[in-house]
Amino acid sequence: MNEPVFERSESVAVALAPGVGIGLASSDRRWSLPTIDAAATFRRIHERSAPRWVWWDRATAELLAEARVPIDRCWDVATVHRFMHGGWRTPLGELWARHHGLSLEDLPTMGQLDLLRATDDEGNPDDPVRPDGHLRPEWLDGGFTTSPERLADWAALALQVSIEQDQRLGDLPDPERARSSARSESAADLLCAELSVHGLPVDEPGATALITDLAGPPTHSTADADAVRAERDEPVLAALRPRSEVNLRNPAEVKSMLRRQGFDLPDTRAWRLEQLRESSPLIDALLTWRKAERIATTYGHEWLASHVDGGRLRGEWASSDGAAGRMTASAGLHNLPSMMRPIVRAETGHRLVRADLGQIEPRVLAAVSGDRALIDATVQDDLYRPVAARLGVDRELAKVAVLGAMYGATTGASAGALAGLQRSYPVAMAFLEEAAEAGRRAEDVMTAGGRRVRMWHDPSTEGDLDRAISVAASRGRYARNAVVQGSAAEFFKVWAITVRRRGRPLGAEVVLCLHDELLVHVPAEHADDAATMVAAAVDEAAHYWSPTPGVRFVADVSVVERWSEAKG
DNA sequence: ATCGTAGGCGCC
DNA sequence: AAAGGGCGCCTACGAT
Repeated sequence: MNEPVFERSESVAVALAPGVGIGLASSDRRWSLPTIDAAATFRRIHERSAPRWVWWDRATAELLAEARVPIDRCWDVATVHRFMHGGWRTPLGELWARHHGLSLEDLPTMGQLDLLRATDDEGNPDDPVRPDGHLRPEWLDGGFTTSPERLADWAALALQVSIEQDQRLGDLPDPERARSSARSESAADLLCAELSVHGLPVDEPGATALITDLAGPPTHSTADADAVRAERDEPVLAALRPRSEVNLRNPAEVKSMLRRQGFDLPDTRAWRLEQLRESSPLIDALLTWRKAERIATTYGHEWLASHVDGGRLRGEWASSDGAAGRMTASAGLHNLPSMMRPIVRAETGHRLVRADLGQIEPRVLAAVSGDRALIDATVQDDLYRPVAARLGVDRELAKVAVLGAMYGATTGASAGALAGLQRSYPVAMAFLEEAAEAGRRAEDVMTAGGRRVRMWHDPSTEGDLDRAISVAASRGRYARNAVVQGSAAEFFKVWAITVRRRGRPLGAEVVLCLHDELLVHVPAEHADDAATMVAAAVDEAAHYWSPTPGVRFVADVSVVERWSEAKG
Protein backbone atom coordinates (compact mmCIF):
# COMPACT_ATOMS: atom_id res chain seq x y z
CA MET A 1 0.00 0.00 0.00
CA ASN A 2 2.99 2.27 -0.21
CA GLU A 3 3.03 2.86 -3.93
CA PRO A 4 2.07 6.34 -5.13
CA VAL A 5 -1.48 6.88 -6.13
CA PHE A 6 -0.68 7.31 -9.77
CA GLU A 7 1.02 4.00 -10.43
CA ARG A 8 -0.58 1.42 -12.60
CA SER A 9 -2.82 -1.22 -11.08
CA GLU A 10 -5.79 -3.42 -11.92
CA SER A 11 -8.91 -1.47 -12.79
CA VAL A 12 -12.51 -2.07 -11.78
CA ALA A 13 -15.28 0.29 -12.82
CA VAL A 14 -18.07 1.36 -10.53
CA ALA A 15 -21.37 3.16 -10.94
CA LEU A 16 -23.72 3.69 -8.05
CA ALA A 17 -27.07 5.18 -7.30
CA PRO A 18 -28.46 5.86 -3.83
CA GLY A 19 -31.57 3.81 -3.21
CA VAL A 20 -30.84 1.48 -6.13
CA GLY A 21 -27.51 -0.24 -5.91
CA ILE A 22 -24.02 -0.66 -7.24
CA GLY A 23 -22.80 -1.75 -10.66
CA LEU A 24 -19.31 -3.12 -11.08
CA ALA A 25 -17.29 -4.17 -14.10
CA SER A 26 -13.84 -5.65 -14.50
CA SER A 27 -12.06 -6.84 -17.62
CA ASP A 28 -13.76 -10.23 -17.55
CA ARG A 29 -17.08 -9.77 -15.78
CA ARG A 30 -19.74 -7.42 -14.64
CA TRP A 31 -21.97 -7.74 -11.59
CA SER A 32 -24.40 -5.74 -9.53
CA LEU A 33 -25.64 -5.37 -5.99
CA PRO A 34 -29.09 -4.11 -5.15
CA THR A 35 -28.76 -1.99 -2.02
CA ILE A 36 -30.40 1.10 -0.59
CA ASP A 37 -27.28 2.64 0.90
CA ALA A 38 -25.05 2.25 -2.14
CA ALA A 39 -22.18 4.43 -0.96
CA ALA A 40 -21.87 2.79 2.47
CA THR A 41 -21.98 -0.66 0.90
CA PHE A 42 -19.38 0.36 -1.61
CA ARG A 43 -17.20 1.56 1.25
CA ARG A 44 -17.11 -1.99 2.60
CA ILE A 45 -16.28 -3.38 -0.84
CA HIS A 46 -13.43 -0.91 -1.08
CA GLU A 47 -12.09 -1.92 2.32
CA ARG A 48 -11.83 -5.53 1.17
CA SER A 49 -10.24 -4.82 -2.18
CA ALA A 50 -8.85 -1.56 -3.43
CA PRO A 51 -8.17 -1.73 -7.16
CA ARG A 52 -7.94 1.39 -9.32
CA TRP A 53 -11.59 2.43 -9.34
CA VAL A 54 -12.84 3.71 -12.67
CA TRP A 55 -15.88 5.96 -12.99
CA TRP A 56 -17.44 8.27 -15.50
CA ASP A 57 -17.25 11.63 -13.81
CA ARG A 58 -17.63 13.85 -10.79
CA ALA A 59 -21.12 12.61 -9.96
CA THR A 60 -19.68 9.32 -8.71
CA ALA A 61 -16.73 11.02 -7.01
CA GLU A 62 -19.11 13.22 -5.03
CA LEU A 63 -21.16 10.29 -3.79
CA LEU A 64 -17.94 8.65 -2.64
CA ALA A 65 -16.76 11.86 -1.00
CA GLU A 66 -20.04 12.17 0.88
CA ALA A 67 -19.63 8.62 2.15
CA ARG A 68 -15.97 9.32 2.98
CA VAL A 69 -14.73 6.29 1.09
CA PRO A 70 -10.94 6.44 1.44
CA ILE A 71 -9.97 5.90 -2.18
CA ASP A 72 -6.46 6.67 -3.37
CA ARG A 73 -6.33 5.27 -6.89
CA CYS A 74 -8.95 6.10 -9.48
CA TRP A 75 -9.54 6.91 -13.14
CA ASP A 76 -12.10 9.58 -13.90
CA VAL A 77 -13.07 9.26 -17.57
CA ALA A 78 -14.22 12.88 -17.93
CA THR A 79 -11.09 14.21 -16.25
CA VAL A 80 -8.84 12.16 -18.50
CA HIS A 81 -10.83 13.31 -21.53
CA ARG A 82 -10.21 16.95 -20.60
CA PHE A 83 -6.57 16.15 -20.09
CA MET A 84 -6.28 14.66 -23.57
CA HIS A 85 -8.39 17.13 -25.49
CA GLY A 86 -8.13 20.38 -23.58
CA GLY A 87 -11.07 22.61 -22.89
CA TRP A 88 -13.51 22.85 -20.07
CA ARG A 89 -16.35 20.65 -18.84
CA THR A 90 -17.68 18.26 -21.43
CA PRO A 91 -21.07 16.56 -20.99
CA LEU A 92 -20.81 12.77 -21.19
CA GLY A 93 -22.82 12.53 -24.40
CA GLU A 94 -20.40 14.85 -26.11
CA LEU A 95 -17.41 13.14 -24.53
CA TRP A 96 -18.60 9.79 -25.89
CA ALA A 97 -19.19 11.26 -29.35
CA ARG A 98 -15.73 12.83 -29.47
CA HIS A 99 -14.15 9.69 -28.12
CA HIS A 100 -15.72 7.65 -30.92
CA GLY A 101 -15.29 10.24 -33.64
CA LEU A 102 -19.07 10.66 -34.04
CA SER A 103 -20.52 13.83 -35.47
CA LEU A 104 -21.50 16.36 -32.85
CA GLU A 105 -24.16 17.64 -35.27
CA ASP A 106 -26.58 14.82 -34.56
CA LEU A 107 -25.76 14.64 -30.88
CA PRO A 108 -29.04 13.58 -29.31
CA THR A 109 -30.55 15.75 -26.63
CA MET A 110 -33.07 14.78 -24.03
CA GLY A 111 -36.62 15.88 -24.73
CA GLN A 112 -36.00 17.21 -28.20
CA LEU A 113 -38.80 16.86 -30.74
CA ASP A 114 -36.92 14.97 -33.37
CA LEU A 115 -39.60 14.28 -35.97
CA LEU A 116 -37.17 13.04 -38.59
CA ARG A 117 -35.83 10.49 -36.20
CA ALA A 118 -39.21 9.42 -34.85
CA THR A 119 -39.53 6.49 -37.21
CA ASP A 120 -35.87 5.46 -37.09
CA ASP A 121 -34.81 2.25 -35.48
CA GLU A 122 -34.13 3.29 -31.90
CA GLY A 123 -32.85 -0.18 -31.02
CA ASN A 124 -33.14 -1.76 -27.63
CA PRO A 125 -33.87 0.79 -24.87
CA ASP A 126 -31.90 -1.40 -22.45
CA ASP A 127 -28.78 -0.86 -24.54
CA PRO A 128 -27.04 2.36 -23.43
CA VAL A 129 -25.69 2.80 -26.96
CA ARG A 130 -28.09 3.60 -29.81
CA PRO A 131 -27.82 2.04 -33.24
CA ASP A 132 -26.29 5.28 -34.53
CA GLY A 133 -23.48 4.94 -31.99
CA HIS A 134 -24.45 7.79 -29.68
CA LEU A 135 -25.16 7.31 -26.00
CA ARG A 136 -28.85 7.12 -25.36
CA PRO A 137 -29.96 10.48 -23.89
CA GLU A 138 -32.47 8.77 -21.61
CA TRP A 139 -29.59 6.86 -20.04
CA LEU A 140 -27.53 10.01 -19.62
CA ASP A 141 -30.50 11.69 -18.02
CA GLY A 142 -30.59 9.27 -15.12
CA GLY A 143 -31.68 6.16 -17.00
CA PHE A 144 -28.55 4.32 -15.98
CA THR A 145 -29.68 4.45 -12.34
CA THR A 146 -32.99 2.65 -12.78
CA SER A 147 -31.69 -0.82 -11.95
CA PRO A 148 -28.55 -2.46 -10.54
CA GLU A 149 -28.12 -4.26 -13.88
CA ARG A 150 -28.10 -0.97 -15.75
CA LEU A 151 -25.54 0.39 -13.30
CA ALA A 152 -23.29 -2.56 -14.16
CA ASP A 153 -23.74 -1.91 -17.88
CA TRP A 154 -22.95 1.76 -17.28
CA ALA A 155 -19.82 0.87 -15.33
CA ALA A 156 -18.74 -1.51 -18.08
CA LEU A 157 -18.93 1.30 -20.63
CA ALA A 158 -16.78 3.54 -18.43
CA LEU A 159 -14.24 0.74 -18.12
CA GLN A 160 -14.18 0.28 -21.87
CA VAL A 161 -13.61 3.99 -22.51
CA SER A 162 -10.91 4.13 -19.83
CA ILE A 163 -9.02 1.27 -21.47
CA GLU A 164 -9.21 3.02 -24.83
CA GLN A 165 -8.06 6.27 -23.24
CA ASP A 166 -5.12 4.45 -21.72
CA GLN A 167 -4.21 3.06 -25.15
CA ARG A 168 -4.50 6.45 -26.82
CA LEU A 169 -2.27 8.05 -24.21
CA GLY A 170 0.34 5.75 -25.74
CA ASP A 171 0.34 7.98 -28.84
CA LEU A 172 1.67 10.96 -26.87
CA PRO A 173 5.40 11.78 -26.92
CA ASP A 174 5.91 10.31 -23.43
CA PRO A 175 3.24 7.64 -22.88
CA GLU A 176 4.17 6.60 -19.34
CA ARG A 177 4.29 10.21 -18.18
CA ALA A 178 0.95 10.91 -19.82
CA ARG A 179 -0.63 7.85 -18.17
CA SER A 180 0.81 8.87 -14.84
CA SER A 181 -0.73 12.32 -15.38
CA ALA A 182 -4.11 10.79 -16.22
CA ARG A 183 -4.06 8.96 -12.91
CA SER A 184 -2.86 11.87 -10.81
CA GLU A 185 -5.34 14.25 -12.46
CA SER A 186 -8.11 11.74 -11.67
CA ALA A 187 -7.08 11.63 -8.02
CA ALA A 188 -7.03 15.43 -8.00
CA ASP A 189 -10.60 15.46 -9.26
CA LEU A 190 -11.61 13.17 -6.42
CA LEU A 191 -9.88 15.58 -4.06
CA CYS A 192 -11.93 18.37 -5.62
CA ALA A 193 -15.10 16.38 -4.96
CA GLU A 194 -14.07 16.16 -1.31
CA LEU A 195 -13.25 19.86 -1.15
CA SER A 196 -16.67 20.66 -2.61
CA VAL A 197 -18.51 18.38 -0.22
CA HIS A 198 -16.61 19.00 3.01
CA GLY A 199 -15.62 22.65 2.72
CA LEU A 200 -13.17 24.92 4.49
CA PRO A 201 -13.50 25.50 8.26
CA VAL A 202 -14.54 29.07 9.01
CA ASP A 203 -15.11 31.02 12.21
CA GLU A 204 -18.68 32.07 11.46
CA PRO A 205 -19.30 34.54 14.32
CA GLY A 206 -15.88 36.04 13.69
CA ALA A 207 -16.71 36.41 10.01
CA THR A 208 -19.96 38.25 10.78
CA ALA A 209 -18.11 40.60 13.11
CA LEU A 210 -15.36 41.28 10.58
CA ILE A 211 -17.78 41.92 7.71
CA THR A 212 -19.82 44.27 9.90
CA ASP A 213 -16.66 46.12 10.77
CA LEU A 214 -15.54 46.46 7.15
CA ALA A 215 -18.80 46.94 5.29
CA GLY A 216 -21.60 47.59 7.73
CA PRO A 217 -24.26 45.53 9.49
CA PRO A 218 -26.44 42.88 7.84
CA THR A 219 -29.56 44.32 6.25
CA HIS A 220 -33.07 42.92 6.31
CA SER A 221 -34.90 45.10 3.80
CA THR A 222 -34.06 46.95 0.60
CA ALA A 223 -34.54 50.27 2.38
CA ASP A 224 -32.13 49.10 5.02
CA ALA A 225 -29.64 48.06 2.35
CA ASP A 226 -29.99 51.40 0.57
CA ALA A 227 -29.26 53.24 3.78
CA VAL A 228 -26.10 51.25 4.44
CA ARG A 229 -24.98 51.84 0.85
CA ALA A 230 -25.61 55.57 1.11
CA GLU A 231 -23.64 55.68 4.33
CA ARG A 232 -20.75 53.94 2.61
CA ASP A 233 -20.86 56.43 -0.29
CA GLU A 234 -21.05 59.52 1.91
CA PRO A 235 -17.33 60.18 2.61
CA VAL A 236 -16.53 60.14 -1.12
CA LEU A 237 -19.46 62.36 -2.15
CA ALA A 238 -18.66 64.75 0.70
CA ALA A 239 -15.13 65.18 -0.67
CA LEU A 240 -16.43 66.46 -4.03
CA ARG A 241 -16.19 70.21 -4.78
CA PRO A 242 -18.97 70.98 -5.35
CA ARG A 243 -20.74 68.00 -3.86
CA SER A 244 -22.73 66.00 -6.41
CA GLU A 245 -24.60 62.72 -6.63
CA VAL A 246 -22.24 60.52 -8.63
CA ASN A 247 -22.91 56.81 -9.09
CA LEU A 248 -19.66 55.43 -7.74
CA ARG A 249 -20.54 52.02 -9.12
CA ASN A 250 -20.40 53.27 -12.68
CA PRO A 251 -16.73 53.51 -13.81
CA ALA A 252 -17.60 55.92 -16.64
CA GLU A 253 -19.31 58.31 -14.22
CA VAL A 254 -16.37 58.07 -11.84
CA LYS A 255 -13.96 58.82 -14.66
CA SER A 256 -15.81 61.98 -15.77
CA MET A 257 -16.30 63.04 -12.15
CA LEU A 258 -12.53 62.76 -11.63
CA ARG A 259 -11.93 64.84 -14.76
CA ARG A 260 -14.19 67.57 -13.37
CA GLN A 261 -12.21 67.40 -10.14
CA GLY A 262 -8.98 67.94 -12.04
CA PHE A 263 -7.78 64.37 -12.61
CA ASP A 264 -7.66 63.47 -16.30
CA LEU A 265 -7.02 59.71 -16.35
CA PRO A 266 -7.33 57.05 -19.06
CA ASP A 267 -9.15 54.81 -16.58
CA THR A 268 -9.78 54.70 -12.85
CA ARG A 269 -7.91 51.55 -11.93
CA ALA A 270 -6.56 51.33 -8.42
CA TRP A 271 -2.87 51.15 -9.32
CA ARG A 272 -3.27 54.40 -11.22
CA LEU A 273 -5.21 56.12 -8.45
CA GLU A 274 -2.80 54.84 -5.82
CA GLN A 275 -0.11 57.25 -7.02
CA LEU A 276 -2.43 60.20 -6.39
CA ARG A 277 -3.67 59.00 -3.04
CA GLU A 278 -1.25 61.01 -0.91
CA SER A 279 -2.05 64.28 -2.64
CA SER A 280 -5.84 64.04 -2.65
CA PRO A 281 -8.38 63.31 0.11
CA LEU A 282 -10.93 62.54 -2.63
CA ILE A 283 -8.77 59.83 -4.22
CA ASP A 284 -8.02 58.42 -0.79
CA ALA A 285 -11.73 58.29 0.04
CA LEU A 286 -12.51 56.66 -3.30
CA LEU A 287 -9.92 53.93 -2.86
CA THR A 288 -11.13 53.27 0.67
CA TRP A 289 -14.70 53.12 -0.66
CA ARG A 290 -13.73 50.57 -3.30
CA LYS A 291 -12.27 48.22 -0.68
CA ALA A 292 -15.37 48.44 1.49
CA GLU A 293 -17.69 48.09 -1.51
CA ARG A 294 -15.79 45.00 -2.61
CA ILE A 295 -16.29 43.34 0.78
CA ALA A 296 -19.94 44.40 0.91
CA THR A 297 -20.85 43.11 -2.54
CA THR A 298 -18.65 40.03 -2.91
CA TYR A 299 -17.71 38.92 0.59
CA GLY A 300 -20.51 40.40 2.63
CA HIS A 301 -23.24 38.96 4.80
CA GLU A 302 -25.04 37.52 1.80
CA TRP A 303 -21.93 35.69 0.73
CA LEU A 304 -21.59 34.26 4.23
CA ALA A 305 -25.21 33.15 4.34
CA SER A 306 -25.16 31.48 0.96
CA HIS A 307 -21.78 29.72 1.14
CA VAL A 308 -21.09 29.01 4.79
CA ASP A 309 -23.06 26.32 6.57
CA GLY A 310 -22.23 24.54 9.80
CA GLY A 311 -18.90 26.35 10.03
CA ARG A 312 -17.72 25.27 6.59
CA LEU A 313 -17.28 27.43 3.51
CA ARG A 314 -18.20 25.45 0.40
CA GLY A 315 -17.71 26.17 -3.26
CA GLU A 316 -17.56 24.17 -6.45
CA TRP A 317 -14.11 22.86 -7.17
CA ALA A 318 -12.87 21.93 -10.62
CA SER A 319 -9.61 20.04 -10.97
CA SER A 320 -8.60 21.25 -14.42
CA ASP A 321 -10.99 23.94 -15.43
CA GLY A 322 -8.44 26.57 -16.25
CA ALA A 323 -6.92 27.15 -19.64
CA ALA A 324 -3.80 25.23 -18.71
CA GLY A 325 -5.40 22.87 -16.24
CA ARG A 326 -5.26 24.79 -12.99
CA MET A 327 -7.80 24.14 -10.28
CA THR A 328 -10.61 26.62 -9.96
CA ALA A 329 -13.06 27.23 -7.14
CA SER A 330 -16.17 29.32 -6.77
CA ALA A 331 -17.59 31.07 -3.70
CA GLY A 332 -14.49 33.24 -3.40
CA LEU A 333 -12.30 30.37 -2.23
CA HIS A 334 -9.50 31.39 -4.56
CA ASN A 335 -9.71 35.14 -4.16
CA LEU A 336 -10.61 35.76 -0.58
CA PRO A 337 -9.07 39.16 0.29
CA SER A 338 -6.12 38.82 2.64
CA MET A 339 -7.89 40.96 5.24
CA MET A 340 -10.59 38.28 5.47
CA ARG A 341 -8.27 35.32 5.86
CA PRO A 342 -8.38 35.41 9.66
CA ILE A 343 -11.89 33.95 9.40
CA VAL A 344 -10.42 30.67 8.16
CA ARG A 345 -9.79 28.88 11.42
CA ALA A 346 -9.12 25.32 12.58
CA GLU A 347 -11.94 23.62 14.44
CA THR A 348 -11.69 22.92 18.16
CA GLY A 349 -8.88 20.48 18.90
CA HIS A 350 -7.45 20.92 15.44
CA ARG A 351 -4.74 22.89 13.67
CA LEU A 352 -4.14 24.03 10.13
CA VAL A 353 -0.94 23.08 8.37
CA ARG A 354 -0.29 25.88 5.95
CA ALA A 355 2.24 25.23 3.20
CA ASP A 356 3.20 27.04 0.06
CA LEU A 357 5.66 26.18 -2.67
CA GLY A 358 8.36 28.77 -3.12
CA GLN A 359 9.01 30.29 -6.57
CA ILE A 360 7.15 27.43 -8.17
CA GLU A 361 7.00 28.73 -11.74
CA PRO A 362 10.73 29.36 -12.37
CA ARG A 363 11.54 26.03 -10.71
CA VAL A 364 9.02 24.31 -12.97
CA LEU A 365 10.55 26.11 -15.94
CA ALA A 366 13.92 24.65 -14.97
CA ALA A 367 12.38 21.18 -14.70
CA VAL A 368 10.47 21.22 -17.97
CA SER A 369 13.14 22.93 -20.08
CA GLY A 370 16.10 21.10 -18.58
CA ASP A 371 18.18 24.28 -18.58
CA ARG A 372 21.35 23.35 -16.69
CA ALA A 373 22.13 26.82 -15.38
CA LEU A 374 18.56 27.37 -14.18
CA ILE A 375 18.51 23.92 -12.54
CA ASP A 376 21.67 24.92 -10.68
CA ALA A 377 19.89 28.08 -9.49
CA THR A 378 17.07 25.98 -7.96
CA VAL A 379 19.54 24.70 -5.36
CA GLN A 380 19.21 28.04 -3.59
CA ASP A 381 16.26 28.81 -1.30
CA ASP A 382 15.95 32.08 -3.18
CA LEU A 383 16.35 31.23 -6.84
CA TYR A 384 16.40 34.87 -7.93
CA ARG A 385 19.70 35.58 -6.14
CA PRO A 386 21.91 33.38 -8.35
CA VAL A 387 19.94 34.55 -11.39
CA ALA A 388 20.59 38.18 -10.41
CA ALA A 389 24.28 37.46 -9.89
CA ARG A 390 24.56 35.82 -13.29
CA LEU A 391 22.72 38.64 -15.04
CA GLY A 392 24.62 41.30 -13.12
CA VAL A 393 21.42 43.05 -11.99
CA ASP A 394 19.67 43.44 -8.66
CA ARG A 395 17.37 40.76 -7.33
CA GLU A 396 14.12 42.64 -7.98
CA LEU A 397 14.97 43.20 -11.61
CA ALA A 398 16.00 39.55 -12.00
CA LYS A 399 12.63 38.50 -10.60
CA VAL A 400 10.70 40.81 -12.89
CA ALA A 401 12.71 39.63 -15.87
CA VAL A 402 12.12 35.93 -15.20
CA LEU A 403 8.42 36.43 -14.56
CA GLY A 404 8.20 38.68 -17.61
CA ALA A 405 9.80 36.00 -19.77
CA MET A 406 7.16 33.51 -18.63
CA TYR A 407 4.27 35.93 -19.04
CA GLY A 408 5.36 37.36 -22.36
CA ALA A 409 6.18 40.91 -21.31
CA THR A 410 7.43 42.97 -24.21
CA THR A 411 8.10 46.38 -22.75
CA GLY A 412 9.77 47.98 -19.77
CA ALA A 413 12.64 46.87 -17.59
CA SER A 414 11.87 43.17 -17.87
CA ALA A 415 12.19 43.36 -21.65
CA GLY A 416 15.50 45.13 -21.17
CA ALA A 417 16.81 42.21 -19.14
CA LEU A 418 15.60 39.69 -21.70
CA ALA A 419 18.83 39.70 -23.69
CA GLY A 420 20.75 38.82 -20.55
CA LEU A 421 18.36 35.98 -19.79
CA GLN A 422 18.79 34.62 -23.28
CA ARG A 423 22.58 34.60 -22.90
CA SER A 424 22.53 33.06 -19.43
CA TYR A 425 19.63 30.62 -19.74
CA PRO A 426 19.43 29.83 -23.45
CA VAL A 427 17.69 26.47 -23.08
CA ALA A 428 14.90 27.78 -20.86
CA MET A 429 14.38 30.85 -23.02
CA ALA A 430 14.34 28.78 -26.21
CA PHE A 431 11.77 26.49 -24.60
CA LEU A 432 9.51 29.46 -23.86
CA GLU A 433 10.04 30.98 -27.29
CA GLU A 434 9.18 27.69 -28.97
CA ALA A 435 5.88 27.56 -27.09
CA ALA A 436 5.16 31.19 -27.96
CA GLU A 437 5.87 30.55 -31.62
CA ALA A 438 3.52 27.56 -31.66
CA GLY A 439 0.87 29.73 -30.05
CA ARG A 440 1.31 32.46 -32.63
CA ARG A 441 0.84 29.84 -35.35
CA ALA A 442 -2.35 28.74 -33.52
CA GLU A 443 -0.92 25.30 -32.82
CA ASP A 444 -1.88 23.55 -29.59
CA VAL A 445 0.86 23.24 -26.98
CA MET A 446 1.43 20.58 -24.35
CA THR A 447 2.26 20.73 -20.67
CA ALA A 448 5.10 18.63 -19.25
CA GLY A 449 2.63 15.95 -18.18
CA GLY A 450 1.06 15.81 -21.63
CA ARG A 451 -2.06 17.93 -21.24
CA ARG A 452 -3.21 19.47 -24.48
CA VAL A 453 -3.73 23.22 -24.30
CA ARG A 454 -5.91 24.37 -27.15
CA MET A 455 -5.20 27.46 -29.18
CA TRP A 456 -7.90 29.35 -30.96
CA HIS A 457 -8.48 31.07 -34.27
CA ASP A 458 -10.25 34.38 -34.38
CA PRO A 459 -12.23 34.56 -37.63
CA SER A 460 -13.03 38.23 -37.01
CA THR A 461 -9.45 39.12 -37.97
CA GLU A 462 -10.07 38.33 -41.67
CA GLY A 463 -8.63 41.11 -43.74
CA ASP A 464 -7.43 43.05 -40.73
CA LEU A 465 -3.70 42.44 -40.60
CA ASP A 466 -2.99 44.52 -37.50
CA ARG A 467 -5.68 42.77 -35.57
CA ALA A 468 -4.54 39.36 -36.82
CA ILE A 469 -1.02 40.13 -35.59
CA SER A 470 -2.32 41.31 -32.25
CA VAL A 471 -4.41 38.16 -31.78
CA ALA A 472 -1.42 36.00 -32.74
CA ALA A 473 0.74 37.87 -30.24
CA SER A 474 -1.76 37.31 -27.46
CA ARG A 475 -1.89 33.61 -28.35
CA GLY A 476 1.91 33.61 -28.11
CA ARG A 477 1.81 35.05 -24.59
CA TYR A 478 -0.94 32.64 -23.64
CA ALA A 479 1.00 29.59 -24.91
CA ARG A 480 4.26 30.79 -23.34
CA ASN A 481 2.52 31.04 -19.99
CA ALA A 482 0.47 27.88 -20.37
CA VAL A 483 3.44 25.51 -20.68
CA VAL A 484 4.81 26.78 -17.37
CA GLN A 485 1.59 27.48 -15.47
CA GLY A 486 -0.03 24.24 -16.68
CA SER A 487 3.01 22.16 -15.78
CA ALA A 488 3.16 23.84 -12.39
CA ALA A 489 -0.51 22.97 -11.91
CA GLU A 490 0.30 19.31 -12.57
CA PHE A 491 3.14 19.31 -10.08
CA PHE A 492 0.93 21.03 -7.52
CA LYS A 493 -1.78 18.41 -7.95
CA VAL A 494 0.70 15.57 -7.50
CA TRP A 495 1.79 17.27 -4.27
CA ALA A 496 -1.81 17.76 -3.12
CA ILE A 497 -2.87 14.15 -3.72
CA THR A 498 0.31 12.89 -2.10
CA VAL A 499 -0.54 14.94 0.99
CA ARG A 500 -4.10 13.63 0.84
CA ARG A 501 -2.85 10.06 0.77
CA ARG A 502 -0.05 10.36 3.32
CA GLY A 503 -2.24 12.39 5.64
CA ARG A 504 -4.91 9.76 6.05
CA PRO A 505 -3.25 7.87 8.94
CA LEU A 506 -2.96 11.22 10.78
CA GLY A 507 -6.58 12.15 10.26
CA ALA A 508 -5.37 15.05 8.13
CA GLU A 509 -7.75 16.52 5.57
CA VAL A 510 -6.77 18.82 2.70
CA VAL A 511 -9.23 21.73 2.98
CA LEU A 512 -7.85 24.26 0.50
CA CYS A 513 -5.78 24.21 -2.67
CA LEU A 514 -4.56 27.55 -3.99
CA HIS A 515 -2.26 27.07 -6.98
CA ASP A 516 0.91 26.83 -4.90
CA GLU A 517 -0.53 26.68 -1.41
CA LEU A 518 -2.20 23.97 0.67
CA LEU A 519 -4.18 24.12 3.88
CA VAL A 520 -4.46 20.84 5.78
CA HIS A 521 -6.86 20.44 8.71
CA VAL A 522 -5.54 18.01 11.29
CA PRO A 523 -6.14 16.98 14.91
CA ALA A 524 -3.83 19.08 17.10
CA GLU A 525 -1.89 16.09 18.42
CA HIS A 526 -0.82 15.18 14.87
CA ALA A 527 -0.12 18.70 13.63
CA ASP A 528 3.66 18.48 13.81
CA ASP A 529 3.73 15.08 12.13
CA ALA A 530 1.44 16.44 9.45
CA ALA A 531 3.74 19.39 8.86
CA THR A 532 6.70 17.05 8.47
CA MET A 533 4.66 14.89 6.11
CA VAL A 534 3.62 17.88 3.97
CA ALA A 535 7.25 18.94 3.56
CA ALA A 536 8.32 15.40 2.69
CA ALA A 537 5.50 15.19 0.18
CA VAL A 538 7.13 18.01 -1.81
CA ASP A 539 10.19 15.85 -2.39
CA GLU A 540 8.08 12.80 -3.11
CA ALA A 541 6.01 14.74 -5.64
CA ALA A 542 9.12 16.22 -7.26
CA HIS A 543 10.70 12.78 -7.52
CA TYR A 544 7.75 11.35 -9.41
CA TRP A 545 6.74 14.41 -11.38
CA SER A 546 9.88 16.27 -12.45
CA PRO A 547 10.96 15.49 -16.03
CA THR A 548 14.52 16.44 -15.06
CA PRO A 549 16.25 15.17 -11.92
CA GLY A 550 18.12 17.54 -9.67
CA VAL A 551 15.57 20.35 -9.62
CA ARG A 552 14.97 21.50 -6.08
CA PHE A 553 11.50 22.46 -4.96
CA VAL A 554 11.00 24.25 -1.67
CA ALA A 555 8.02 24.80 0.58
CA ASP A 556 7.31 26.99 3.54
CA VAL A 557 5.35 24.95 6.09
CA SER A 558 3.85 26.12 9.36
CA VAL A 559 1.27 25.03 11.93
CA VAL A 560 -1.35 27.68 12.63
CA GLU A 561 -4.84 28.14 14.00
CA ARG A 562 -5.84 30.77 11.47
CA TRP A 563 -4.86 30.99 7.82
CA SER A 564 -3.72 34.55 8.27
CA GLU A 565 -1.05 33.75 10.85
CA ALA A 566 2.48 34.70 9.89
CA LYS A 567 4.66 32.21 8.15
CA GLY A 568 6.80 30.27 10.56
C1' DA B 1 -36.30 39.15 -18.87
C1' DT B 2 -31.91 37.17 -20.22
C1' DC B 3 -27.44 37.28 -22.09
C1' DG B 4 -22.78 38.91 -23.18
C1' DT B 5 -19.28 42.44 -22.57
C1' DA B 6 -16.49 45.84 -20.22
C1' DG B 7 -14.39 48.04 -16.32
C1' DG B 8 -12.85 46.93 -12.15
C1' DC B 9 -10.48 44.11 -8.50
C1' DG B 10 -9.63 40.10 -5.43
C1' DC B 11 -6.24 36.12 -5.42
C1' DC B 12 -2.13 33.13 -7.57
C1' DA C 1 9.32 47.96 -11.96
C1' DA C 2 5.53 47.64 -14.97
C1' DA C 3 0.96 46.97 -15.85
C1' DG C 4 2.41 40.76 -18.97
C1' DG C 5 -0.43 35.18 -17.86
C1' DG C 6 -4.53 32.68 -15.23
C1' DC C 7 -9.06 32.48 -12.57
C1' DG C 8 -14.09 34.21 -10.17
C1' DC C 9 -17.32 37.72 -9.43
C1' DC C 10 -19.19 42.34 -8.70
C1' DT C 11 -21.94 46.39 -11.26
C1' DA C 12 -23.65 48.75 -15.24
C1' DC C 13 -25.20 48.65 -19.79
C1' DG C 14 -26.50 47.55 -24.41
C1' DA C 15 -28.04 43.87 -27.19
C1' DT C 16 -31.45 40.31 -28.03
